[in-house]
Amino acid sequence: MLYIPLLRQTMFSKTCEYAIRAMIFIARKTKEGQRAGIKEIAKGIDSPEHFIAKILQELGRKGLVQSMKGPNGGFYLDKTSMERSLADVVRTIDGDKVLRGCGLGLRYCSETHPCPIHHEFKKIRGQLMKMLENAKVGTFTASLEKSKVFLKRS
Amino acid sequence: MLYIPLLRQTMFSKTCEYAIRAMIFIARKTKEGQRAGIKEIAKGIDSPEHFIAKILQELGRKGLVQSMKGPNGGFYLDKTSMERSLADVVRTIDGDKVLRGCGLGLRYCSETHPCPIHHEFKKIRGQLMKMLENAKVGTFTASLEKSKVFLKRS
DNA sequence: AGATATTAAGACCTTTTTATCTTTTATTAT
DNA sequence: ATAATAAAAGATAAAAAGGTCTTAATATCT
Repeated sequence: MLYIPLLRQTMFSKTCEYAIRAMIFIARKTKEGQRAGIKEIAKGIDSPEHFIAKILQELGRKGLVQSMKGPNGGFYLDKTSMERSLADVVRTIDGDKVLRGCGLGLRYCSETHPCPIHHEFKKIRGQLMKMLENAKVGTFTASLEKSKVFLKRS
Repeated sequence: MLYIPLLRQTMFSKTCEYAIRAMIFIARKTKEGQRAGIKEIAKGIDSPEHFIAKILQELGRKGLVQSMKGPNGGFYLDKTSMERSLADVVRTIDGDKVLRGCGLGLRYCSETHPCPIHHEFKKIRGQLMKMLENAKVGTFTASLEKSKVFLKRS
């Protein structure tokens, strides 16, 4: 008698949540002049090691993160990557449905053919998008150092 | 080489999208003095018949929708149900993570122990919640009749 | 009153997608 | 050469989405 999604619907997929956390973690390390190894990242953001590895591979292919193999290798961000926004990360992993899609999942919902909540929902999406566009991964490093802001569960 | 969720992350689960659409559809029918059968609902909102049936069972158990068996039976909304908000529907199906949870999925994120995007994200969630609280299922019937507003794909 | 047709409720099964783990291969510094 | 590290392939697990079939309730028609 299990009918209903059982309660893990979040704004972003778990994959995407890990991706954002990892990007911020790597940004911090990069600013400290270090590269971040996968094990370190996994511990630092409380994620399964092999899962975040796979996610980072994808982010690497898409050019959002840089890496080097071998001893003292690891992940880091170049100048361009440091300027990426969280919106870029979200779009890379989850696509743009959260940022652009109809709230009721209707494919042909539009200005001229709106679903019942179209106009109200559009405002929210817009604000979410704006917030994510303005949030550059490189800008979270300061707060990580000087405040209580955190990336893991405890 | 399939690494990434690709491309069905939406604000609400599909189950939840169907639930909202169905509630609005049934509200309209009720206002017209009719009950809505499952087949009719499925066609009216473009959903798999047996899937929406299951969702409606759950909504019925939780008291968000009323039903009658037998000839001329079907689903309808009593006065209380007509006043339910979309937030009620979302919480019933998807839980309250979208409305209350941390944007990065961190369980212990809070005011005093905030994640990097906590404060910004909180604003968005608040606006989403407010919008959904204000949207009563009974209030969409007018627009369904007099405008181009729709509930199915085409 | 009893049979029958209609409709929702419920149990259970299958497929697809997301999340996670295991193992092997390719790079690169020392 | 070797040790450390990411890249890659692929298997497994869990959850969401969708489907089949049976049971229970109820109106209507004998």
